[in-house]
Amino acid sequence: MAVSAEKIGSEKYQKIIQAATKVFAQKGFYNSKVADVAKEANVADGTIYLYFKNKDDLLISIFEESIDTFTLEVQKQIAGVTDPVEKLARFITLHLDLVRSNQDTAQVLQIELRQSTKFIKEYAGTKFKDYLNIVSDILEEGQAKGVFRKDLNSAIVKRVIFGAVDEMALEWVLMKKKKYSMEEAAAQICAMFIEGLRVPKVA
Amino acid sequence: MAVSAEKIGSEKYQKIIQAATKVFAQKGFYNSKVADVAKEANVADGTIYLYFKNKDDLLISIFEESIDTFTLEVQKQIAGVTDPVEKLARFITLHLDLVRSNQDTAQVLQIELRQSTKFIKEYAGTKFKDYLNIVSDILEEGQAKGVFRKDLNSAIVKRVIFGAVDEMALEWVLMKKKKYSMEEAAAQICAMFIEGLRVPKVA
Amino acid sequence: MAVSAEKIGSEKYQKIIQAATKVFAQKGFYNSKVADVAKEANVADGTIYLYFKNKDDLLISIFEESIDTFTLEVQKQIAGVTDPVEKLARFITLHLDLVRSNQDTAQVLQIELRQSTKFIKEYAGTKFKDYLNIVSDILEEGQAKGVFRKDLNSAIVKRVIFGAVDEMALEWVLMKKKKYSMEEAAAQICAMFIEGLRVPKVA
Amino acid sequence: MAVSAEKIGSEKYQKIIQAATKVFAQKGFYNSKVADVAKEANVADGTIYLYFKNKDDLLISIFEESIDTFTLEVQKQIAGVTDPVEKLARFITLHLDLVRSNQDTAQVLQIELRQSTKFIKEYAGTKFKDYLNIVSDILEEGQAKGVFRKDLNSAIVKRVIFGAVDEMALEWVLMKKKKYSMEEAAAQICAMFIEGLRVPKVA
DNA sequence: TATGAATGAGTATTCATTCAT
DNA sequence: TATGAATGAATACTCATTCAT
Repeated sequence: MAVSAEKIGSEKYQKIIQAATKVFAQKGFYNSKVADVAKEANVADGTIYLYFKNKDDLLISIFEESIDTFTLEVQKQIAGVTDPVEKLARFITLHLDLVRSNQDTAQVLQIELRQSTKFIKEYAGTKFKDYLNIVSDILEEGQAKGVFRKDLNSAIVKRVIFGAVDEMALEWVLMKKKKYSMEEAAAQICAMFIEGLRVPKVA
Repeated sequence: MAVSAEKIGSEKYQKIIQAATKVFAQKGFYNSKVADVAKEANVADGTIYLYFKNKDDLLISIFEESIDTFTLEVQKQIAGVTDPVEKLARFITLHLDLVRSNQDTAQVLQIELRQSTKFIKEYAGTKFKDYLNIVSDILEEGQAKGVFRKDLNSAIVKRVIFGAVDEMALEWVLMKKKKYSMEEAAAQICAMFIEGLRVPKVA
Repeated sequence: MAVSAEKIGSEKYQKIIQAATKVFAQKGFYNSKVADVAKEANVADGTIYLYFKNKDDLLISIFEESIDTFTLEVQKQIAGVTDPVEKLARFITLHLDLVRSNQDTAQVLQIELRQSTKFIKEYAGTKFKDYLNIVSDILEEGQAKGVFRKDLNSAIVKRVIFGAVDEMALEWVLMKKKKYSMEEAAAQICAMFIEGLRVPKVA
Repeated sequence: MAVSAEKIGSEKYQKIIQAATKVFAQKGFYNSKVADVAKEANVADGTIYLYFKNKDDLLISIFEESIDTFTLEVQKQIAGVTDPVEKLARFITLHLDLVRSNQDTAQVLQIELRQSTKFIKEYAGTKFKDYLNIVSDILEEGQAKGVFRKDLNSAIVKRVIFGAVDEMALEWVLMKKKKYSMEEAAAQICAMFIEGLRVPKVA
């Protein structure tokens, strides 16, 4: 019944995850049938249950697989950077970039994962927090270095930045005719948070 | 078959909307039975279908009812204000405040409504845009008055601000032990956007 | 609860019967809603239950009303006739004629009344038998007078003749483009039964 | 979704058809629950939907299965016969015989299938016509051979004969205490149509 | 491992009927 | 009498999950 760790790396496990991601993104989790996923993955319905406990587990696994990837990728990209401002900019750019490159996954994460209070309440606390904490770590480092204002609560700010970036990404993914590039969006978000909206006082 | 306009104001219509909001917030839309809503509203199952076309219509109606209320309330509160900075601050504070006073509704809007690509795609374009445009109007007014930076695209900024505020609100609603007050959160969001994260340069 | 005899003659009772006949003929008994009948009759749903015990009673009443009319009409038309051959011809012609003039009623009787074993079993025995017996009476009279063959069982023959005429009528009612007139059909049925199919032996 | 041709021959398909025939004959189509059929067939409710599109499809399938059988059987039995009179006699006898041997099926065809104008209108035109045309073919052959009267329209006569035989069969099936044998009925119907009702003129 | 036929619990919706007005 | 809003029992159909092969 329990899915052994070795299965996770197997080719079929990945094929099913990818199929599920595609199907859930297109039709929504509740409107997707396990049979749809099986068909997309070119396996029999029953095969899915050799790799996943149930339909919910499929969704949770997509979440865990991708949030891990996201976290690792971001951590790698900011590893050598010392300037907290540059780190934050890289986070913002990278998150948008990852969303762009994994639109189906992003849609599943952003929309479908929120579908049920159940998932939010159960999973908000684990791997997702690790990802969010990348942002608060940057902030606290910046505050320690005297670059960022100390009167800001990093627990609040991490949420605010994540919310801003993620909403932007969601909008961008769903928008059919792209009215602006993601690079432009990334630059503006950075500017807004780092410089603020106010017209800079001329020295 | 169509639900007449006069029914919308009726006592029973409101009773059902409120019951549905509560039930959907608690158990999620897809995990709620129409019978649950009926029971909560103290009406028979069939009665719901005298006021709503089907279960989906119930969700959509919650959305339309509340987004209208939100829009009107915010517009009223910023009507007399002239300073765009103050206007933006009021929007942020008010949105958080409305969420706090209508937590069930907020949860349904933020979580359940996003559950389905269908709803997002169909409804993102209408009343929701009106609400978002309150923000872009403030921005453009601020840019015209020379208070806000002109290099920022209001179409992007409105999304960023909304995302930030809404994510914050969602987090706050779902958080069981409140680690900070909403007033504090509101103040920090305002600060971040208006002043930026950087330590102010001492003149 | 019981529907008083005086109601039967009332204008509203007749209006409802007519509406039900029309609606049942168009959509079938099981696919018709009591509300449809009410609408067609321009009365409230509840009003129907002042005149009829329930939906079944509506169907049964249509049957009883019309079979009475049919029986009386046929009896009247053959009253003065003495020749059994002529009587039989009149019955055939008249039945087809009555169907033609009351197509909705005929459809309800022929199709809808057969819909349920329940109705058939309960009602085949009563007023319908009176109608069928018109035919067997004619036959027996003919046999007594030496006009019809005595080796035929009138219990069988009455069914055969009724079945033939009624199937014909059903076909004719349902046929959209009439390929032959009802007069022609009536003449041929008479010929068939009275003369037989064989080529008459030339004396 | 579509039921593949190979399923039609399968054991389970036949088991369900038989169960449905029995249940529909007993309680009527509209008063039968799909669950009743499943129970009678000793399968799960859902299994029915692996073999049939929906409840209507079950009724239609009973019709198609049996009308095919009837048509083939009758064609086989009259194949070698040359005398049209004998052919007609065989048709009449055989139809009654088939009804007697398949009373449940016959009841479903005769009563339940007629219940809905929908079925009649959709299906009257196809396989049923093939069956009816057996009769008109016999008639036309008889007319060509100079055995049957040429003044009779075979389109009318086929209906008349079918109606007569079928009504007879229906009556016989529903009759609890059989007042006459089917052989007797068959003989009388043949006599009536072939010789006519009139007392034969003595040469 | 893999299959996919079979299962049967679960539920939105309909509509005949009632009853307070 | 007449109304029509409210009721709630009834049921076709779906689909996640199982298990014999």
